[in-house]
Amino acid sequence: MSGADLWSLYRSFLAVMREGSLSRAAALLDLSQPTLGRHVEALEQALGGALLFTRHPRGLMPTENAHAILPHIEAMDAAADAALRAASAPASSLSGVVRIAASEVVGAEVLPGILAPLREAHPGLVFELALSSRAADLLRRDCDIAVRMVRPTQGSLVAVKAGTVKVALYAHRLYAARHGLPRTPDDLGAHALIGFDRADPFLARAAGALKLDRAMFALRVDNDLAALAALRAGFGIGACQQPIAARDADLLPVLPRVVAFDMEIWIVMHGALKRVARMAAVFDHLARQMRAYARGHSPERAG
Amino acid sequence: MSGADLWSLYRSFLAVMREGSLSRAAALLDLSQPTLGRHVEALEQALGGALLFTRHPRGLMPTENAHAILPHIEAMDAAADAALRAASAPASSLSGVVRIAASEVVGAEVLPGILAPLREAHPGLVFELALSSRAADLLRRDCDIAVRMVRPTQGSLVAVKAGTVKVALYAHRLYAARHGLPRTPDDLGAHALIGFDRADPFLARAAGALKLDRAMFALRVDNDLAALAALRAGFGIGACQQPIAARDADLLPVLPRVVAFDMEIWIVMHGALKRVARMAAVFDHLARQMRAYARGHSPERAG
DNA sequence: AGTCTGATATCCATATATGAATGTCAGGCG
DNA sequence: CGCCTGACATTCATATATGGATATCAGACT
Repeated sequence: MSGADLWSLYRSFLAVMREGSLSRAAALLDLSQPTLGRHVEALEQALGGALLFTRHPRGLMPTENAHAILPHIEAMDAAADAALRAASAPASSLSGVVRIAASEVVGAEVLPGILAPLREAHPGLVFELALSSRAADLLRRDCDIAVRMVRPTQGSLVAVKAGTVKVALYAHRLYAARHGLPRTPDDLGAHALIGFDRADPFLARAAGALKLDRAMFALRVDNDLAALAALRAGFGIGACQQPIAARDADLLPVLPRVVAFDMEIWIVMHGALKRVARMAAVFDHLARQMRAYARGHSPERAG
Repeated sequence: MSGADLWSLYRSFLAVMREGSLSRAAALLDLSQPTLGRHVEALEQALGGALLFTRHPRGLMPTENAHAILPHIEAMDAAADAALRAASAPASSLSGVVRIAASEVVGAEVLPGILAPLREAHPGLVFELALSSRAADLLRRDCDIAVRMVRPTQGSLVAVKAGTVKVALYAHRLYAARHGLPRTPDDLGAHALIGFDRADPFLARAAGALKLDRAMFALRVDNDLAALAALRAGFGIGACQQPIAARDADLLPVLPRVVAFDMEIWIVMHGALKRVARMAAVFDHLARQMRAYARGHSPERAG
């Protein structure tokens, strides 16, 4: 193997880390098990003889050294995927793949209506949505464009603020008919509150301001979409972005002006991607339409 | 070449982009020119037949498609380098390579005194300093640990605030003896001001607050170290971090309490690097010693 | 205890990528 | 005008990585 190309060895290493065995890694890469074994061996030698795996009858156990380089190799993988997306169509054409990261709620409730007309205008466009409750990793190139709720500070990122969206409390008309609505924040304790199991920056702020704690929530979900569904189903009182709630006449504001938080919306991408026509086009479109969304225009009517 | 490993083709592509010709790229990678030619050809085919270079009698001219994927491949390269650093010594040992990004001033005036004792204690440590006036790219893994002046927002980064440092105006005693010192901000216009040619966030703020513009600077340098040297040489009045100026009894404060800005100091690294013993050790050491620096303790006496 | 399973190591014929030498081409320069 | 230079393309013998078959091993299960 001599001084064989380290990069391809990294790729094999990553496959072995993910699959846990040479055989499965071989199947993943469409290579053979002996080849993967040789790659791992060669990599260990190229890295100064460091042991990467302890050979086990049930597979290969990664050592601490393997864990140390893994995040970097994963970053390489994400960048390689990004390169594939960038090369999915000529850079100057308005077609090809664009991967967008956003929160689950934005991805499910807002983006479809925004992206559909763009797709109609440019049928060659292919969208990938990376929806995650936690901020997706633009820095690792896991996506091309991100819809964020905090201003990015990294210098090489291009960011546009699309406006601010109010997050407030709502309840379905049916729930209000059965239980009434609170008149003061202190009344909230007597109601069925839809909360969040995980630490959400906004909800945490809200909970702190209202002196709520987890025990007071009648429904705790680690999924914003499920919480939204529960709100619409009349389960109780929950938080919702104002423009989304405004679409549904059956959702009534709860304690408006008392409980409301401003959430910034930012569209972010790597500055270098401006050279790729479709990336720039999608970025501009997102910035424009998210701005309309923030102003309260329903995305279905936009574009 | 068939479905050969894309990752090694990327590496060849990067070399060709950097060198501008197959022959020089071959020399760089210790391969032959025909091999590089085949790699480029194979990559073009693997990427759906996209043209990456126009063959020119003086070399290969990258197409727009090549420019589109280049930043991603560079990110792969940075990650590969980071992996090499991570593998430069066993993960559990306090030896091996650590790459630190910082501003030129911090790298030249502060870090040496902080790193020296750590190196004495652990002779196996090897430091790489990436000093750059613009924020170095932690997100691209161009370094392992960064000393920053803004709080990072990316979730996967570990950040510790080491305190705040005052940036204020100073002048050398000799300059003061010859020209006196201003008593009010308006007096500044009559003095030799050492300014900065580029856009510096802090200096921009300072200039705005003092109603200075570029034309008023008697010396414009795009290099903080040269500006510091000019200040020490008695050229005129310039900005300097207070703990650095305090070391030199000949540097006199100018308009203290009138012109001063607080600069935050953050130590940042990727969270995953905490697993690597030397990374965690250097991170903790930097956080501790930079905190001492921010409190005014000279790093030479620290540690 | 015996057997079965799923894993890694070993071996050798083969497919494949590689490199040295050579051919080809376009522009610079005397 | 013609040589020289530095580039890419082509060719073919060689070195090298690959894959299939096989051996081996440790634990799970009956």
